[in-house]
Amino acid sequence: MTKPKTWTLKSIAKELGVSNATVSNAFNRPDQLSKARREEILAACKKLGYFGPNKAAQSLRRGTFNIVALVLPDSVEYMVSDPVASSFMRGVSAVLEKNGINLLLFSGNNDNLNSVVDFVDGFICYGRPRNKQLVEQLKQVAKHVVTVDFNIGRDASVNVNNQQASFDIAKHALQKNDDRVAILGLRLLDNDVLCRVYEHHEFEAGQSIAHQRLRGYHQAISDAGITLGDDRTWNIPESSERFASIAAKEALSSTPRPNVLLCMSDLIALAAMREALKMGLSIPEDVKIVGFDGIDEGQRFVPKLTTVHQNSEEKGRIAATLFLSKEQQTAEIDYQLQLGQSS
Amino acid sequence: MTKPKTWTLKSIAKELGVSNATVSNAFNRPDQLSKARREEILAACKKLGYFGPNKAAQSLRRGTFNIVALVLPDSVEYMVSDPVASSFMRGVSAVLEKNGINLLLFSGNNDNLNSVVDFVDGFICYGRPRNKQLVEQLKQVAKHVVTVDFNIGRDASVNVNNQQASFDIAKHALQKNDDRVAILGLRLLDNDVLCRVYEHHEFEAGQSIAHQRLRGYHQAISDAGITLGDDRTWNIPESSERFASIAAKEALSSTPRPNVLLCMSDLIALAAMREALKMGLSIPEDVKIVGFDGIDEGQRFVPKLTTVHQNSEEKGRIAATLFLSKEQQTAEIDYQLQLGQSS
DNA sequence: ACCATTAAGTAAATCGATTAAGAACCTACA
DNA sequence: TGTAGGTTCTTAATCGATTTACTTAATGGT
Repeated sequence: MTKPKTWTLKSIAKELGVSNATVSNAFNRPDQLSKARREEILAACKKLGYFGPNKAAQSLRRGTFNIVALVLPDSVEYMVSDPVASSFMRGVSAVLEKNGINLLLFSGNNDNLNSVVDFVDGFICYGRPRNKQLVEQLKQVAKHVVTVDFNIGRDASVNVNNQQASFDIAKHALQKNDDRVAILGLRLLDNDVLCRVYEHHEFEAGQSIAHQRLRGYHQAISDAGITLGDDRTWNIPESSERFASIAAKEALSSTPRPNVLLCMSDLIALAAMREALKMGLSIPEDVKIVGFDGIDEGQRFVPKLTTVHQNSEEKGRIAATLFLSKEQQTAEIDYQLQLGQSS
Repeated sequence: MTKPKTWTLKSIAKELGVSNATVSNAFNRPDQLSKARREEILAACKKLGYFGPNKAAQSLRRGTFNIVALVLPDSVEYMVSDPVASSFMRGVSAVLEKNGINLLLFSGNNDNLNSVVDFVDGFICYGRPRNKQLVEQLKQVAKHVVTVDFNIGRDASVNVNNQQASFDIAKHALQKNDDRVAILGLRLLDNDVLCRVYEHHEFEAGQSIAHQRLRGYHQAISDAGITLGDDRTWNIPESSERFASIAAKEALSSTPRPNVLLCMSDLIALAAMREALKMGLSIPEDVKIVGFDGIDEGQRFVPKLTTVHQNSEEKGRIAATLFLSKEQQTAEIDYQLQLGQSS
């Protein structure tokens, strides 16, 4: 005579003639009841079709959820389109999956952490989210948070030395005393518009990876004794091939035509190479192009891309591991220059 | 004199000298109290730092969560590596994001829906999950479910006519009365091993997309008056370039050397083309190769890939929309043959 | 002046669990 | 035989909210 359609701890307990606590203990604390009782209860539950305590209720009571939210820099769409971000996610998910923890995707466009804070054990935040309010909220309301590629002075963080890496790669590209440099940047401005950037001085304190990389470039450029023109930097608001191509085309047909292109991502660098070839320029004779990230496609491209390789998947694994350990520390990830034929 | 570190509805109510219900109503049912009271309460909450009702508790009470689980065919890793799956996810997330609903990633390797059923409003299941138990559980315990690329006879589903599409593309490839066909399949067997497949008859009833596509191929092959050899089909257990390359190499160096390669995905077809070129074969003169999916890279490759194009992003959007509408129906998605130079 | 509505707010049950404290019983040792 | 200790199980408070049914006061029509 199975009573309810959907069983609860309470109804099961009543059906079996034992107390709530005993059923709960049967599932959670085997030491609290006799082995015989326990097995009897478990068997009965299985037979009746009760699959164990409701997780939502359990979580409310316990305050733990087995869910971590991955805060993305932008929309979910962006995340799965970008090979670097995808690798990172692969690393994160591998570790979490192994630990039986679920992953909730949280768009960096959201303007309120509120809809998820109460549902998760914490946050892994990949890059500075597009919506700045999120940063403040993370600081204030997150139970636990690991930030990647930027820092909010809380819990743990994972970083690559972007400034040093950019310096290194730019230095490599500028070896031969070239004098016409252009920079194809990431999201340097908040205006969502593909445009040139003029007020360089404003970025010397910026904390996003775009700003960090820009500082590295600037340093290398100035070390090489070159003066960077006022209109030689492009702001590319989102990491898409479309935007990258437009910016590359613009840069390559601007005057004076640059013969060194410092690109803040491989996606951009590849688009730039395609455009350059399409314009009949030869690489690196007419224009040297360097990227950042080290994605597979860059190594397959002809000519092979010169870039900074960072192991994003490893970064993801470290971030997740750090999250689970609840340790409070900052991990710095290695990078390597990958020298191709594009510079 | 702010009392607790972290406010609850109850403590806020006490602090303000009103009842629980009134505070709750202030947030959820404006019509239940005077405008003045409401604004007063909301302002006080803001000042005290109470950001609104705890979502976990709210969900427990209401039974709704604003979270949908995306059940993946395999690990999360696989999902972000596969361009087709990524597009699908892009479509899903775009629609959900617009509706303020969060996405929980659920690996198809999990053996228990249990850890999430109580946390989500339902499931979008992309392809038959690797772990078959999940299918049974979906049928039984899911509040709501939309399946994609397969069917469990519940709620809604989104499908492409894989069999017809495969028939069409195979027919195109076999136009010239070729006689040496090989098939590079997806996951046809459950053994997780890259191997040849012998017992073809077993698949005539299979419901996964791999089986559906195989039926299409078989039909076209038999229509062309060709007899498919007993060892001409490869089982590729996961959609990775590594496996695809190995299988392609094996197929292309098998006797008799096939001059038509029917590949169940573009990823496989591209790997096959690379291997063929590496072996000094010319495409399509020595071997015709066709794929399935219509990913961008296939159109950039030289020679351009001949394939079946399906709009995965659209598929994702439809699946999500169907989920939200709670309608009970089956949507069939269009496909188009994309004729390149590879066949 | 009377009764019927409507508006504003509250008390208490409820969602489905966990867990501290304690009751009842049994064992065993001096 | 008395009591200390150990098992086994139950009672009841609690997590943080929503919502039905109800009280009280104010309004309005005749």
